[in-house]
Amino acid sequence: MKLATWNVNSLKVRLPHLLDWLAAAQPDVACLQELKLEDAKFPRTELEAAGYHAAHAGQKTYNGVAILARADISDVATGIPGFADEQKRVIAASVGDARVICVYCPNGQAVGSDKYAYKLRWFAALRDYLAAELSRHPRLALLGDFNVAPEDRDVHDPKAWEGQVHVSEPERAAWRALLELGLKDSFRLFDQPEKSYSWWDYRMMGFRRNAGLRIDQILLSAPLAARCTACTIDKAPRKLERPSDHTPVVCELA
DNA sequence: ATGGCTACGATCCGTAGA
Repeated sequence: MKLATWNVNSLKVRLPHLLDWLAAAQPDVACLQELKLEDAKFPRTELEAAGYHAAHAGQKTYNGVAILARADISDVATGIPGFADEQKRVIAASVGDARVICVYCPNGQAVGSDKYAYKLRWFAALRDYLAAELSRHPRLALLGDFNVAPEDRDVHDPKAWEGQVHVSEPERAAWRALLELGLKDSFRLFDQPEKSYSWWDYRMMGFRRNAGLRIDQILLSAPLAARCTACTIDKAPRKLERPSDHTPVVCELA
């Protein structure tokens, strides 16, 4: 079973890239972030024609998440229970024997800003939600754009980024708190090329210079981590005309 | 040089992303 996550940065603009990529990569489950469209405008017909069921939580202009799956999707839940939030950042669903949770974690804008405080509150709420979900669903996969580069090796220029949003110690601690629930960063279960990133700035020829961050991740509970045989970053979609600034991350489960 | 792109919804610029 192949699981993927991709921040598409506008599903409307990226639909052709997404359809091409689904056909080429053939994931069984694909978690999408930053749909930037209302549910009424979700391209259900096109995705069904491509062989995917979908559960989605969208909003106009900002945020928006979806889970696509070849198999049936059940027990869909949106948001974080008990955490009131207008922003559509979380959707969970059961696919086969796994619980899949797709997240678009807050950006945080700048350390010390209101959005940064929201980001840390949001991560704390996510942690509590996951603790409860893990007790009900031992086979759990958490996929998404975490907007945190967990270690300096996930940052193209750690010195330039030191203390900045996405790498600050409170954000990294919030990210590590998810691992402390027993989740594994599937990418780090395997030897990986140095300077592996999942996002590159549109400006300054970020992709060509490989000036990126590894902020998109697939975290697996222990039973799923034990079945994981590979985790890779697929840079192909980032090379296309008018790409998303993120590229897909894919893991394979036996 | 503290910018530099892209998407969006509003107009012909501001907000947001990371």
